[in-house]
Amino acid sequence: MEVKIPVKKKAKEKFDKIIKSADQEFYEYGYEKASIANITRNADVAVGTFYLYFEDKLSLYHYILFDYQSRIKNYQNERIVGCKTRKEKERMGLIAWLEFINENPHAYNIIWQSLAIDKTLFIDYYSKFKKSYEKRLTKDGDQIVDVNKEDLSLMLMGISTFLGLKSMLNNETKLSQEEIENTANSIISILETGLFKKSN
Amino acid sequence: MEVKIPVKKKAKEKFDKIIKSADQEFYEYGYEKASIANITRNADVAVGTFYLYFEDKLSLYHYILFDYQSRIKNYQNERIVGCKTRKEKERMGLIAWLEFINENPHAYNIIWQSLAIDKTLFIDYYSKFKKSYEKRLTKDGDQIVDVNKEDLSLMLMGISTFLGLKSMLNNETKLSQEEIENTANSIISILETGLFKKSN
DNA sequence: TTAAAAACTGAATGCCTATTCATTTTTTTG
DNA sequence: CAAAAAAATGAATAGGCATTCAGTTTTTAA
Repeated sequence: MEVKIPVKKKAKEKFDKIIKSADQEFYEYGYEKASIANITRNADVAVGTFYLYFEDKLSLYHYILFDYQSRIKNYQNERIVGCKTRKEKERMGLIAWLEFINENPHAYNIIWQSLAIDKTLFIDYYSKFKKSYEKRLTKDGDQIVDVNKEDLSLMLMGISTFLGLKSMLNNETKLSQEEIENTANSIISILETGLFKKSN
Repeated sequence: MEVKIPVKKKAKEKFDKIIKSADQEFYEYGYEKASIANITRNADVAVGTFYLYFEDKLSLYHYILFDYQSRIKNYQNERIVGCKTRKEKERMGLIAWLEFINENPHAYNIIWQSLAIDKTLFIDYYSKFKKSYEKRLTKDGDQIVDVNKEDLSLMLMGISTFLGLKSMLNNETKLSQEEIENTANSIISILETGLFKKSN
């Protein structure tokens, strides 16, 4: 999985164009049907240039996948800064995720393809998220009920992930900022006071 | 997407062997790299026989995908029968899902591939689940707090789906029945009394 | 039993693409 | 400026597989 990110300005621009073109190609055709010839053509670069930067097609995918992960983490961290309580962090984390998906509608496609391309990539991707979530929940352990942190991490990741599907399931209509916040507020309110009416 | 399911006993056996072999092949190599030659060889059937039953490779995948969906729905319905309250239905639904995944570890692989193969399949698959969930939550609306049913469906689907990943993320170790029930109980307890300690 | 219909077979066809590397172009260095 | 080094090019190679269909085998029905 070798990737040589060029430092020179001109070369870095080519590299970035390849990444952008590949993101589109993987989204549109899927990893296996995506062709290097197409990717390079749309990036205005020769096929051979691609192999200066990437060992092979899989390295390119690997780079893009974990670039999504780091961009997601960075974006969430930026948004969470300043949140005092775990509750507020969960709310902002969810909002940040929904915003990110709004701006990066290819994300699900790229990320979930990993399961078919190479399951170890998929496992690696989600294990990292889970581990980091577990750590943060443990740190705020005094603010939440006593529950298995692994189960809780998976639960919260699942909630975000599936709410992020809403736009895709509704003809790719982008969510408004208001919808995003309403959704997050609903979810947090359920996590706060429960889902079931007390009479039951 | 034409599929001719044979009725004659012998032919039905061949059909079933093709499905079983294809499930393994799609799991192991992914849809695009899966080869009809391999699938038929492992099913002890000639390549041409495959095309008696299936219009093409995509029809085969389509059949398998929605066969998973119907098996999942059937299994959950069987397990939920007899549950009186929405709370108990949610608990049993989650247990049923985790049991199903324990017995069908290929499921995530097959289902999530749809996003790369043909996004409309993915959307169709999850829209059906969501719609049916929304309907049932609406029916039991008097037992749950007032909240957008679409968001709630997605939330609950996300919870199940991601808890079902636990075994995959832990080296494919099967969950014991006890773990399954403990997990379900933890989740229901959070949905019942909330996640955050009341002092916050 | 036998002729027609149905089921099955697998070699051959046609088409697609990742990667290499000899050559050319651009940049750097003294 | 000239020569060496680095970067970029894209045609050619080697290898892949879904689908078809002419021929064979099995089943059905009279």
